[in-house]
Formats: sequence, structure tokens, C-alpha cells
Amino acid sequence: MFARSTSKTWLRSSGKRFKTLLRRFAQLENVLKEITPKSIDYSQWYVDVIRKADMVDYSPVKGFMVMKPYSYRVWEFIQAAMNTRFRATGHENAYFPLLIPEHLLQREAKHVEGFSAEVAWVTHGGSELLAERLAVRPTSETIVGAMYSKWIQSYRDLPVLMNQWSNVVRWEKSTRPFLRTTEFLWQEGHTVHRTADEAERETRQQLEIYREVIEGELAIPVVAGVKSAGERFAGAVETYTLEALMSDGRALQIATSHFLGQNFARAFDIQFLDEDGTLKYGWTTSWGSSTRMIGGLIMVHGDDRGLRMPPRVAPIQVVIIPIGRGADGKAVHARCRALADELGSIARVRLDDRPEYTPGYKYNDWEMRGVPLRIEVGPRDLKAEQVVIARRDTGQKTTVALAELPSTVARLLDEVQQELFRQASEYRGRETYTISRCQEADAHGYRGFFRGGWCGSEACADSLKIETGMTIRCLPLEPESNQASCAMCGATSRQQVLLARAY
RNA sequence: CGGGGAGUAGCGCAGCUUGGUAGCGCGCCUGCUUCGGGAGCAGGAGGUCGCAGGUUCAAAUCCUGUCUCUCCGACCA
Repeated sequence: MFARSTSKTWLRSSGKRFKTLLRRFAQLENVLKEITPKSIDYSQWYVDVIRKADMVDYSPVKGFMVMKPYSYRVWEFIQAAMNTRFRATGHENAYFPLLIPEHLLQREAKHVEGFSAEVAWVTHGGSELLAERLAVRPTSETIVGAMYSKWIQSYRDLPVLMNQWSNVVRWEKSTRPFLRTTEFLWQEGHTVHRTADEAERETRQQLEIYREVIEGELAIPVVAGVKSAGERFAGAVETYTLEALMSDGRALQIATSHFLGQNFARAFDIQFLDEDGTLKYGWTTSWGSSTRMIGGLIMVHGDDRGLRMPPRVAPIQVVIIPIGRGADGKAVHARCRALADELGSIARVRLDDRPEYTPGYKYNDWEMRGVPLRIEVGPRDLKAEQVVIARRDTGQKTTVALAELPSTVARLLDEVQQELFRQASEYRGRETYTISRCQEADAHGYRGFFRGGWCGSEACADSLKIETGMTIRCLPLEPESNQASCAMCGATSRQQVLLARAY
């Protein structure tokens, strides 16, 4: 036993030393100076990318991070894309308070149970001890429910369709920027409906909106499904989820939508007088997506040179880099400025005219930040009335005549968006396996999505976790085929499930 | 929360074993020369060594505590 633990420790530390060596070697080879290659240390790669791309910084408090402008801008694009769709489906934005009195938080039994371990409490106002402690919201079902019960009296008040953009706090044990932080930004929708059917439809409709935004804007392919009971939101009847596959083969739950039945309506007394004169409980839903999506964006599209931004959410879509000095330089700069003005109406353009850096430095710099298109303008191009365009997604360089530049840029931005989605889809397709026994995932290093049968028992879900480290990510809404037997116990399968190791 | 690793200039690190003037590379500032894939030379600025105690004539170095980051588990968007 002693020998075993010793060798384990040794392996761990020598593994780390080995990684450091490899990393240094990579740096000497000038593969890339600032970013650890994915293949050497994925976690380190992730941290390097977000820091070198100037997306976040750590704060003095554990688990809290600063979102710097370059990542916050991405968040703003996500917000815009979602707000448009929320509004189109009749939702309105509102804002509910940050602090929730303890008695409210405790109204719904399963909900409290689910969140109690990670709630932060406010106990003092100034130096005075509060009569009742106040929870910093981990999510807002309770405070929203309490308010809704005041606002709703008649079926004519329904449906209530509200959304809020806010921060929430969950005291997490281990944190990683974007993926799991103690405080995070998100959007949470809360609705009340007259019938169960309507609430169910709402739940699915919002999941579909998430899919549109995540696939269409972030270029991240997702699998839509239903959570198993063990993975369900605390207090929900049914939780719908979108699962994405990261480039290290682990799954990320990227958005969820909950059908809450009448659980919260009963707990918070959300009742309405129906047309038939009887008092009924409303049917509620809630749905959320967070800055975690940005973490997904990084892990799905990033490569060893850094980020690769899908154009639709890229803070800078086109960077123009002048080449040359002296007399040439002046003409080049004039041309670049003119191009920046011209293209500014069709894309988010940045002219990098910093004199202190060479073009080569700038290429690397902007590639690290994932700018989709780079336009190079040098003396040669000036004479030939052309520019060189380099794509971040494929690395391809092409020469484009000035006359065709605006249309080409517009087309290429569209192509890069498609290509990133195509690459991610192809990867996911390649790394999705159908298995009949969960141990078969071992051959693939438990990297990827695994489709297998499930008998429906929580015991099997638990043993899966213990034996393979995988969890049931969801019961896909569109199962590919139905396995005859459970991948864990071999009994008759109830439905195909998606298995993976998850973030 | 358990177990590893790490905190020294903006970044990456050496120095610590054996206590005695704070170092290197990159970056930064100034000047000149450079510019089609991380430019060159010269000069210069920058650090209460994570924080708090303790030992000592003397602590980056030794001891205790604590905070943060990071990895692996357990718990979760």
C-alpha cells in the first residue's frame, strides 16, 4: 500500500515535470511562444489562451474573475442575439433583486436541498446583525415566484413571460474561468402558464432558441436532450439540455430549460382564477444560459495558435495590417485608412497601425485573439491595386483585387462562420461512438460522445460514474437508434442515452 | 473539501539545499536603423521576494499560520 501511493505521487510529479519540459521544448522550437500546445496540456492551453487573448484576469477573491473588454464584447453579442429572439417570442426583460430572504429560498424543499451547499449569505448590514440572513441569489426561481404570486390573479394575466440578465453566485469548490466561477453572468427566463401543455411548449421553444444562438452565432454544434432524474435541476419536473463536445473530448452542458410543473407555483402560491371560476395553480418554466458559453466557444474553436472567433460574435472581424515604412509606408497607411473606412460599414474593422511592431508580430498577435480575417497591405499590393487576405480558420491566404474587396470580405466572413461550424460538427461526428457496453468507451480514452442503452435505473447511472467517470449527459430528443440493452447492467434498455465525461 | 505542484519586476523563470549587496530572458522607456510570419544595436526604468507572525546580529532562503493560482479526485451552469 505504501509503495503504491509513493509511486502514484512520483508519477504525478514526474508527469508534471515532463509536461514542463515538453512545453519548454515547444517554446524553443518556436511552435508558439506564449501558448502551451493542446496536446501537451489541455488545461494549461485553455488558461494560456484566455489570458493571452486578453479575455480575463483573476481577481483578489478566489473564484471570481474579471471579464475584460475582449470577452465582454462577445457576451454583448450573445445578449443581443438572445434578446432579439426572446422579444420575438413575447418575452420582456426585467430585473429582480440580488438578495433573497432565507425563508423564501426554503419554500421549495428540493430546490433548497439542491442549492444549500453553494449559497453565499449576507448576515450583516453595516455592523448590525440582520434578523434574517439573506441569500445572494444562486438562481432566482424563489424571488421571482414570490413576486409572481402577487402579480397573478386571473387567467387573463397569463402567460407571464419574463427574462432577466443578471449575475448569480454559487460557492464552488473548484473554479475555472468561464466554465465554473463563483460569480457568473447569465440570463434566466421565468414564465407562468395556464396549462401544463403550454408550459412544456415554452420549455422546448426556449431550448430551440438556445440551439439557434449557440449553433448559428457561436458555431457550436449541440445535442438536445432531456436530463435524467439524477442530473435534473433542483425542483424541476423535467430539465432539457444542450450538450456540446469540447475539443478534448469532454462534454459541456451549455444551456438548460426547465419545466417546473406546479412545484414552484404551489410553493409560492402562484394561483389564478380560471375561466371556469375555479382557482388553479400556474405552470412555470425557467431557462438559463451563462458566460460558460464563452468557455465552450474557446474550447470548441481554439487551436494551438490561440482563439478562433466565429465572425458573428467576433469583437474584431477584420484586422488590417500595413506593411512598409518611409515613402512606401505613407502611401500604404493612406490606403489602409481608406480601406478601414470603406469596410467599416460592412464589418467590425480594426486598423493596426502601431509603429512599434513588425507585421509578423501583428500576425501572431491577432491570430492569438482569433480575428477571423486579416488584410495585409504592402507596397506590392499598392502597385497592383490589390490586398492579401488571410483566413484564421484555415490559414489560407489569397490575393484580392481592391474592386472586389467589400464583397469578398462579406463572403469570407460568412464562409469562416460556416467553416468553424463544419469543423466542429465534423469533429463531433468523428468522436461520437455507439457502444453496447460502457467499458467500450475505454478504447477511446473516454474522449467523445458515447451513445448507449440505459435501463433507466439510478443505480446504473451511479455505477457508470464510478466505473468510467462518465455521466448520462442526456436522453437525446433525436436518438440515433435504440439499443436493446443497458450499457451498464445489460437489462432491457428504456432509451438511448448520451454518455460522456463532462465539465 | 481531500491530495500533489506553484507564488521572486508586466510575463516566463533562476537564486532557497548550506541565511550575508536582488539576478537572467522576454516585455517596457529613449535614440538610431528596420518592417511581406514574433527585427537589430546602444542606453535606461522597474521588485516591501503572495501576506502575517516567529527564529536570528542578519531571512527570498529556516519555522508556523494564512491567502491565491494550478492539477487530480469528491460536489455543481
